[in-house]
Amino acid sequence: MNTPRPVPILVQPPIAVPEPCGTCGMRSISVCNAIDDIHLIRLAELANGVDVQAGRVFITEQDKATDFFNITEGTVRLFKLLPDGRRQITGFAGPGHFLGLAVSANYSFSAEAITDVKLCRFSRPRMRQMLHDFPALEETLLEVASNDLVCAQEQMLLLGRKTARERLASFLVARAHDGVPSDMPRTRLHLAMTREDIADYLGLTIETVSRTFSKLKADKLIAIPSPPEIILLNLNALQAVAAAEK
Amino acid sequence: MNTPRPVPILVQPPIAVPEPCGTCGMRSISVCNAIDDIHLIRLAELANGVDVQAGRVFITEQDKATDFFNITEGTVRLFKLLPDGRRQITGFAGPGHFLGLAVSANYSFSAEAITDVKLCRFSRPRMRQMLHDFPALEETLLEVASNDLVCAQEQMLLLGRKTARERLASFLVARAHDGVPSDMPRTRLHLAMTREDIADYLGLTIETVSRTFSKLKADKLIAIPSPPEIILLNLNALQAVAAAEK
DNA sequence: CGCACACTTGAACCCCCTCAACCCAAGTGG
DNA sequence: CCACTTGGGTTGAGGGGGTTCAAGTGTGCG
Repeated sequence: MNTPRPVPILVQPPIAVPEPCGTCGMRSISVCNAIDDIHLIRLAELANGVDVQAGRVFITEQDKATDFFNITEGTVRLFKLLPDGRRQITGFAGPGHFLGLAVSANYSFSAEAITDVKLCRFSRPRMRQMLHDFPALEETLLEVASNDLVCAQEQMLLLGRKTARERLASFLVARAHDGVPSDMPRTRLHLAMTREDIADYLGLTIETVSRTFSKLKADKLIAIPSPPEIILLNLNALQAVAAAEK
Repeated sequence: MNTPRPVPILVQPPIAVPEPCGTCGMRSISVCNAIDDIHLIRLAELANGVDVQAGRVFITEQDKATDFFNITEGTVRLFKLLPDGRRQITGFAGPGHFLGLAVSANYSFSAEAITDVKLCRFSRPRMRQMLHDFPALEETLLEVASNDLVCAQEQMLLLGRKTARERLASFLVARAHDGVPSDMPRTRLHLAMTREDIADYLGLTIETVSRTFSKLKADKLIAIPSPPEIILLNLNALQAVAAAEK
């Protein structure tokens, strides 16, 4: 993890890495960081920058899984559907997030852009080759998958055993810590997702989400200047509610 | 996956692989299968056979994560607790299942033996070394983790959006397919777990589980000679209920 | 026999869902 | 400029699926 990157022998930095990877701002936080500059050239050759409009579904459950994706900009909702339209959002993915880890030949979930999204696409066969050639990349992916798994288990606890109030608190606390150093949580949130997304993520209805937000507001735990903005007035108290401490 | 194992050069089989790995009956279905015989010697050196009595907790959430485990016999429940005792079982693990993938320094869940359990223990630092030395092992672990992730997402859909009846049907269908070829599902189940375990796995109460089983029995979808035995009388219908088709 | 334990069944309740109305801000077009 | 629409959000009233509380059934085992 903190092992210093070995200096390439016989090659003088800086190395000209082709677009798009050479200038990708997300590299430092994404899986691509597992690769050093000289090998990044190969990665760049098979990466494929894609723009996705807000609202577009770019991964459809059951479709043949042809690609991996790495989000570089924007927010995405990942979800599964039941035949009658009931939806469960299994997660939100932002910059640096890696998608498409399914082992099976078909995607096991759908992905839809919430905002306009930029992402990096890799064909699966080529990605497999890369994984084979660069164990460090595979190691990073294993860490990513393990981490996703821990989050999924936490979400199972939420969906199976927490009350609506605890779910909302958990959601807000998670958003506060998302993508920032753990000792510097946000207190102002700009939620990219709608109330309906939140409901489908937390296993509730849109009305319950709205009512519970109102309750939290009445209890002075949050303020809602204008939705999608939420201010966390008492993060400690929210954390206590989220953890179901008495 | 189905790539033939390369014949070791200069070494005549059979190779004497030390206990316990050499004779481990689980090898063919476990992660250890990623390693060929000559390297299995090294794996055996750091493997550690352990017996766990039914009811014993052998992984405790929050404890320092010192080991990985590979179950070779018996059934285990994996769970998370809330401070007031609410429990969410995140999964059941049987022979061949690999435990302890958490990236963090601490376990993110607890594990408790349901039946008497035999398992194989690896210290994390040594395991890391093995992973580094044998990319094939890492690749297998990534597949395992990806697969677990898919299951976790399916379970989120269940917990967030399915009715009690749909949850029980899903559970039974999953059990029917567990550990057998996909075209040969079981119709007789010997459930190792109690009603309470099932309830905590499906996000319900024990009473709802019992009542819903009774309903399924009244509808001639299952028979219950004596609990823990369950006979699936109409697997297709159960599958339809599980998938929420109409 | 009697105790323990897992499971089942019944009755009352409640948290969240359903259905419905309403608010509000941002278009859109005459 | 204003009427109308549209989409997201809020709030209210009533109902229901699952929980809670409680009693009862079965089964193994000392």
